[in-house]
Amino acid sequence: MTKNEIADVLTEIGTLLELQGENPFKVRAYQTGARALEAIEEAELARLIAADELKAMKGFGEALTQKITELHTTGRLGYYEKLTASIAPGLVEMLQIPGLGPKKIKAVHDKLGIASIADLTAACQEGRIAALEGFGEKTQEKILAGIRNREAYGKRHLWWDAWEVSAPIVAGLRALPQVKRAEAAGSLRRGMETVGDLDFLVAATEVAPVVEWFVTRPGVKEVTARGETKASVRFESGLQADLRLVPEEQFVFALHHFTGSKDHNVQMRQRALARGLSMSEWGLVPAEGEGTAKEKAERLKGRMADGRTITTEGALFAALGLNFITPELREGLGEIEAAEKGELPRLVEPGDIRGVWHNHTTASDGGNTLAEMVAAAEAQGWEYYGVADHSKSSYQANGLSEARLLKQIEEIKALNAAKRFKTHVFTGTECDILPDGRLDYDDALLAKLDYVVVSVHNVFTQDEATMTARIIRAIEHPGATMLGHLTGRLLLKREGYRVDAAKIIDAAIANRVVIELNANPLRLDMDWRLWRRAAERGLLCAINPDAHETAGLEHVRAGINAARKGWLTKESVLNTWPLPEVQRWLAKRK
DNA sequence: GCCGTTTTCGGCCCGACTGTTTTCAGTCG
Repeated sequence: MTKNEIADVLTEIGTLLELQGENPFKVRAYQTGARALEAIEEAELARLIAADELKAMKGFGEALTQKITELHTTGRLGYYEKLTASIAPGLVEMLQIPGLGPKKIKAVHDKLGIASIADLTAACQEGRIAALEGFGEKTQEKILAGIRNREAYGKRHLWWDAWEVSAPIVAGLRALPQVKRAEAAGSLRRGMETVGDLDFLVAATEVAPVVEWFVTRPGVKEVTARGETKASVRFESGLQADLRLVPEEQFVFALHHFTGSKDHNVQMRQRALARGLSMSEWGLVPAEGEGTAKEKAERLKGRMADGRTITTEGALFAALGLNFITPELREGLGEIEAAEKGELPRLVEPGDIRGVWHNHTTASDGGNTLAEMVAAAEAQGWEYYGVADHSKSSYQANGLSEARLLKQIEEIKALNAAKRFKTHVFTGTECDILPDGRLDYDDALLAKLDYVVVSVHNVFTQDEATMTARIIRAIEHPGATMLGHLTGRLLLKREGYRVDAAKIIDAAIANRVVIELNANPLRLDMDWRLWRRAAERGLLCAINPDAHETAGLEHVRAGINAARKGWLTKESVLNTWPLPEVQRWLAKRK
């Protein structure tokens, strides 16, 4: 079994134990074990197991080491099989219903024999849930509503869509006279490719008018919570948004708290405790002494016990002996260790981008002409711009025949010669990788282009080995400059085709081929989780908007988010290089 | 189940809100 498959089994064991009412810390041990496993390289895991060194790693004790070893060597685990057999699969599914957690699910199962969502629906309709101890009418109604809406409520949202909803709300909050500071936190601020819900954080002189403004936003379908410091709403789209109100002196602590992933926050609090401090959204206070962290924080008014004040996240990290960690890195994936050693990279920024590759025009399936696209690129202030329309086999996308591509090359040459735009235009193509790995144009034609993006657009159903070999053959073609969307995934819509990413990355490095980070908010492919290690080994990245219309150029921003999450510096991103350097690099590849 | 300048047992991050409760458990983030 691969390490990710093993991690999935460990996570599943955690969930099943939770439903059994097991010790929550035992449950957590499986969950943290799964995440720790994901952070290990596949080959390294094999070595650790062979050398019997896994148990020495943090997070893996006797039991997990034994189970991981068994899964890795045999692909099976008796303990897991017994556990799965003992728990109705419908119970796991019930966890998706808002308001239903393991305890309540266990209660309805034990007391009423409910083992599926269908059973649960019937029990609600017959009023049997409301009659249970610890349940009531409201809970029963909430469960029914949750079942009805579970598709919409359980859905995640593209970062881009969530950002478009959140931006006017942040601006509106800041414009309220009572509001001192307002930010959108959560996974949106971390730049995650998908977002579960929105978290707004506000420091205000008065709470009631801000809450009132928030719950009356257009598109709000229901108000699901409304307290002294927090209000929650659900929009028509199913997207949920939380508003949290804090005193101004606590804003920075709350901002950090509601930005970090669970793992990041747990690690930060553990670090604080090791220094005699207790950390929460209210402040960083002495762990010793009377009262809750909130009470201590209120007494200290944002100051440390030694009298220093903390008003920025930078000061907060510094108080724990850390360099500033940018929100995108707060995933609990080694950023705290790097911040401690002063080894955080200087990440690529939007202002570093000097040009983009992989864009379409009306010649294939784009919505704007060549001149319109280049004008938009110039308006972005870019030094260069690459045109890569589809190749002839992409009939569905009006791919260019040889003759039409030759004509486009001439058009672009004329455009550059006329110096109509300050932006230099590169001639390229998004050339189909045919099912057997050959390219869609002959070598002579490819040689006439400045660069070639090679991408898979059909026969997605090949098995992993075939697809991997197909893509590697294309990468090994001397004409290939960069690989388009590694997996072809469409976030929240379609799984990618199956590939061995590690082998493809190795091939790209060996052949000096760039892999793109497709910046379309629906793709963000290759996934940010693969970039850190790949770039360390020398892989070059191109952040490609894959724009089909002028507005699509804006998507570079989503690509930058993903690149930053992947720890990429500007040195690793081809489109931050100045034009002459890019030209030299391209010429050397010929 | 993991872990150890409180070290082989007894802890394990912290708080808000809801609903069902007369003081708190469960859920969520």
